[in-house]
Amino acid sequence: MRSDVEAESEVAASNDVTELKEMNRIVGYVLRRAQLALFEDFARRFKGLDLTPAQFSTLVAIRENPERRQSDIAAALGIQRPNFVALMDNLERRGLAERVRSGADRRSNALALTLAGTALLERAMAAQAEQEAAIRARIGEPERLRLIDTLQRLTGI
Amino acid sequence: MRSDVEAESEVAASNDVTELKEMNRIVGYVLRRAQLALFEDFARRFKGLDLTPAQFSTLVAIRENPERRQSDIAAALGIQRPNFVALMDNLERRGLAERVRSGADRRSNALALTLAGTALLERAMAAQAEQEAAIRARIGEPERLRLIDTLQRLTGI
DNA sequence: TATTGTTATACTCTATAACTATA
DNA sequence: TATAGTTATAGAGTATAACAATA
Repeated sequence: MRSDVEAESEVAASNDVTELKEMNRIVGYVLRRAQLALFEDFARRFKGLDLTPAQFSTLVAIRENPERRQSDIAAALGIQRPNFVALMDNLERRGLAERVRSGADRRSNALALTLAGTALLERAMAAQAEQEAAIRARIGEPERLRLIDTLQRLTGI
Repeated sequence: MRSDVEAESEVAASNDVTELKEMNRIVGYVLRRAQLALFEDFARRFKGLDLTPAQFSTLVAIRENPERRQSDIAAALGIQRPNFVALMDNLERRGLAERVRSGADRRSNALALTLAGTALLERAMAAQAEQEAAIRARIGEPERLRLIDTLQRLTGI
């Protein structure tokens, strides 16, 4: 025999709460919601650093690939070349990164971090490490590594 | 002793390819790239149906929560009320969903699918099932279920 | 006085065409 | 003729303030 609690929760499910059971079985939807949550968390943590995810990833990519061409960095990050111009303008205006006309091919810019850019990136990496730690606390390190691996396999879809 | 191939690939790694090893250790970045890949895949599969992810999720949510208020559906999907108006205008203009002034509270709209909306959603669910199948083929069903679970835990960050 | 749906608006992100300077 | 960086621009998505109708 069914308890009153069960009957009540059934009524609640069908009358009070807006259910999204179907959408929550779809990887694309759940992935989108998780991504938005992580971006909001990122925004909170990076408030004082004044860096967007795109700006942060650009600094990281430049440090890991010093002297590489502007187009190559943009392409690696999946940013359209035209849209990357304003982003670099901003980083350069703030003295975080610089464009140097390449001697070999004077059409291209070799990108590099400034000392200030390196210093800010140091603080940004620390803030990012805190997000990773929060994720680790929530799902555990093995699951965090597994998640990264699974998502990378999914990216080739 | 190192082979020529190993030496060559090392040179390539440090000189030819733009590396993103650091970013690829960050959950937020990998998640973002996977999300974009899935949205592109969605766009390909839904080309003929002319439904964006937001429109698709709206149809699904209305079917699962018939007669619910417009604001409740929007809130459940994480869409701002003002932005939901144009989305519903579009679905209504195409005869897929309808707004009915509620008798109980005449400020609110009760949303429902039309027959055409139900029929289109049928086809859309089939297209979506194909994406899930593609994901399943790529990472396996246990990992797909585990991914959904992990992402949902991450969403509460 | 508060809430639902709506309008207006602004801001960010993203995509494409076309220019310039170099090659 | 092609490429790197740039400009201009348009479209989508998203966020906030304020209004009319209703509670």
